[in-house]
Amino acid sequence: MDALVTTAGKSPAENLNAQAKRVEILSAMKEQNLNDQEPPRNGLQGAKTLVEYAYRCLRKDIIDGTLPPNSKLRIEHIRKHYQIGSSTMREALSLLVADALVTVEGQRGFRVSPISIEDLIDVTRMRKLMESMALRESIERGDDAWEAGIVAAFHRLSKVEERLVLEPSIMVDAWEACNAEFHKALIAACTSRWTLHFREILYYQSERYRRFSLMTNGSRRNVHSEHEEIMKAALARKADLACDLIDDHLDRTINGMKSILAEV
Amino acid sequence: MDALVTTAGKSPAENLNAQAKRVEILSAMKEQNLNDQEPPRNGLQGAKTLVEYAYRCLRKDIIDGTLPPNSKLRIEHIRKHYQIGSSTMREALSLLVADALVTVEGQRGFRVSPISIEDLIDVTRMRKLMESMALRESIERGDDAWEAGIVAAFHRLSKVEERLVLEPSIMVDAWEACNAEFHKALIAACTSRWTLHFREILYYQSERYRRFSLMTNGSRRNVHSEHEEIMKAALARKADLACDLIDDHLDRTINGMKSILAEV
DNA sequence: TTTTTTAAAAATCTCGATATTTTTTAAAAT
DNA sequence: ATTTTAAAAAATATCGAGATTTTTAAAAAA
Repeated sequence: MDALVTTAGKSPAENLNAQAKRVEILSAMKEQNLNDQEPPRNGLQGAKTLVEYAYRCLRKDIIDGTLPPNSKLRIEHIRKHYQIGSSTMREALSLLVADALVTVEGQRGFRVSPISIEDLIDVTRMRKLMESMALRESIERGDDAWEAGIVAAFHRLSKVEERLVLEPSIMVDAWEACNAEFHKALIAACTSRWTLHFREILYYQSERYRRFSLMTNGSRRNVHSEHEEIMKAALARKADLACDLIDDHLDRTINGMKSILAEV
Repeated sequence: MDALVTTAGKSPAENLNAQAKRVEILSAMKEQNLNDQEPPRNGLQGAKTLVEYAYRCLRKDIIDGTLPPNSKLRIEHIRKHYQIGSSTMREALSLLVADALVTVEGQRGFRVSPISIEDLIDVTRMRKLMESMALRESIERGDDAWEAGIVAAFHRLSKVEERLVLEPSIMVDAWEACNAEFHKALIAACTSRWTLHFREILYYQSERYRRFSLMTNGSRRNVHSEHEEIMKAALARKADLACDLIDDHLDRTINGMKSILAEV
């Protein structure tokens, strides 16, 4: 399989089984998503189209750094890698503009959004605002199911953290998924669509920075106790305390990144 | 020439008087727009691609109500109206998802985002936050050029407001443009990209609600003095006062809309 | 050498045809 | 009469070729 990011090197098109392969991938995804508990985005249930499939692949590859910041996204190149048509790929890229993970300039194509320390600070400041607002409302409105969701997510996260110590590189993806679920569970009772919408966008942005810094700096502080404290404060309905803890949590998460990015 | 908005697929249950009135005005606007039949791709403010052209046309038509909330956006239909290919149209629609003016559901196509009183309240609350943050930072950092920009924008807005009294229907577009420029000038010195990004999205949302309510309720309170007060406070670097005034200004702007939307 | 011009290469952008899915309509069955 | 099934129609989704623009490279001019 050819690399996703290369300056040259084109493989001859083997379109014979292309369609069959696509169908295979799609049906596999559908089944997988049927068992999935989480609607991916906008209340959509499962990836029903190739656009959606390409959108998710691209988002994953941008966030985990496979597609580096500011790199050019040449349609012809990546469309062959993902085995889809050019129009379909363009549509997926256009959707990623919504998440500010991709930028587009007329007649000059698409690029992975750049990263910078200024942007990291801006993202974090805004995210603290959104997370606090969402958490505060959740604490006010959350019912028993909300509490149960938090406890369950925390438990899953804790389990993964145990295994993370043993096999760090393998478990990173799983930890990120559980971490996302835990933070989502905390604010699950918030009813403000715009707060949640902006929060989600910023969460993806933060995750990209976090994973970028993890590539060079493998050290991981003990976030377990921080999560536990946040959970306890939320379940005890101490809104002010919980929001302060979330703020500190997000600040600490980026502090390590600042020094790394400063070198770049 | 066929109409831009087909009536097919409309549920018969919603036959309130207010609704009928709006629909009547809507179709009037619609005909007016379609009778134009201008060569569609002329003086389009520097759009470098057809995608960008279609994106702007669609955004305008959604905001000014030509394309009503929740209406289906059938690719084959609208692509012929705008005279572009289907893939190009899909890409433009995908970009509009970024602005939350269009929603997309797999295998079921695109729709104009719905409106509701709950969403209006949510939009306004969030927009007050973004406008206040941006204005406060602008007041701290703004230089002479920033001040000059505000004064100039206010002057242009005032001139248009004079003519607005004489010929309301014709000048609505011009007033909206000047109003947007004035509010943009106020926050021009803000450096936070994310604040500005979210603010812009929410501004378009607000404009859609504003124009929707103006179709039935032509009465326009005197916003001139409100704008003047905001300007004076900003130029005097009274951040707290200016933010309070902006908050009140945005609150007043939506109060009229609430009663109208409540009927629907 | 440095800049300008020109031609070739590569990439983006656009289109309409075709495949797939959903929706509608009609017929058949309970 | 209501529900099921099946065929037809309509709409969405996908593709790859061709048109347009940008980028690269080389040649010509300063």
